[in-house]
Amino acid sequence: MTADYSIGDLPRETGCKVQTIRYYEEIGIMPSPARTAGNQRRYDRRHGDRLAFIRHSRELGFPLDAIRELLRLADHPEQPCDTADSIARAQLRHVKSRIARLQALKAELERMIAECDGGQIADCKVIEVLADHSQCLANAHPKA
Amino acid sequence: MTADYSIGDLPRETGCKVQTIRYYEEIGIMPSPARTAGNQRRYDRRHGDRLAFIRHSRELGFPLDAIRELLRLADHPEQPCDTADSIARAQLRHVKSRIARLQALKAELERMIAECDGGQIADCKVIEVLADHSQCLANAHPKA
DNA sequence: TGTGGACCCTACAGCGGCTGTAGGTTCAAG
DNA sequence: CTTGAACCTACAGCCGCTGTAGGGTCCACA
Repeated sequence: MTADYSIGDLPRETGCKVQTIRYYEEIGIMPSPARTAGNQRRYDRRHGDRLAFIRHSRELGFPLDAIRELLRLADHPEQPCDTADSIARAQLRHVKSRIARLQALKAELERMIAECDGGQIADCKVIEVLADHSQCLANAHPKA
Repeated sequence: MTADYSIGDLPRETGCKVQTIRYYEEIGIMPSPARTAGNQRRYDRRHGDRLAFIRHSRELGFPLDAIRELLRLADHPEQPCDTADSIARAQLRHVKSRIARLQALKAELERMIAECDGGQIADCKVIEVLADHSQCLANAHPKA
């Protein structure tokens, strides 16, 4: 049925490593495929599709638990898509908050670097600011 | 000399956990402090300063290896600050590239969510886009 | 049909940066 | 002197892989 891929054939489409595929099987987000008489894995096209789904989701930053849920949903096309939607929205919120935090860090780093005029460590703003948080913009980089 | 803090006193200033301080000592970025007769750690003010430096650097996203180097530099104030500068610049480049990547992800997630009109999974754009990378903007989220 | 080498197998350790747990000891207030 | 909070070490676990060791299998070509 369909084709017959070895584990080494799948990465050629999706760019992920062989060990990663075995890892995905181990944690149960890729199904255990058929085996040859010599115990080697043999996949078909649907395995490739599933792996592509997983890799794409990872590229968008979804954690494996969320992907597990998204795959479960993808397997039940007749159900409502609220859950898929809310997983994606949660991921979007997460991405937005990371961007906000990184932009604060960027501002602080730029200020630090701009104020350093390249003399000795003793006068170096980079070291000085790191040593003294109170020189930072208020709440520029909250602990969280 | 100076004061005499227990390990539990340090976190009150810096907000980091007791185990984390012990971990920093284990990996050699915090010095081994004196011990009481009963083998408990006793710190002085300089330990607190050093921990604050480390925590602040972590908040700015510096990896521990970079912090190790920054601390070494901070201990030699007569030397030129080129290295400190270039570590900070490298960190800035790193932060910028993470921002760029996250902004691409954000755009893709927003598009995905906007196109989903809340029906069945079968028609759900979130699931569909995840299953088919070619529906993404070109190079929207490169593998790296 | 034999053989060589590319591929595959399992099991487990390691990455970064902590965090949590178990099981025991010490300190200091009352 | 007693209590209980804080301390100690040692080690496992988190995420998402990646790498290594020490084997076994597959298949194209001679």
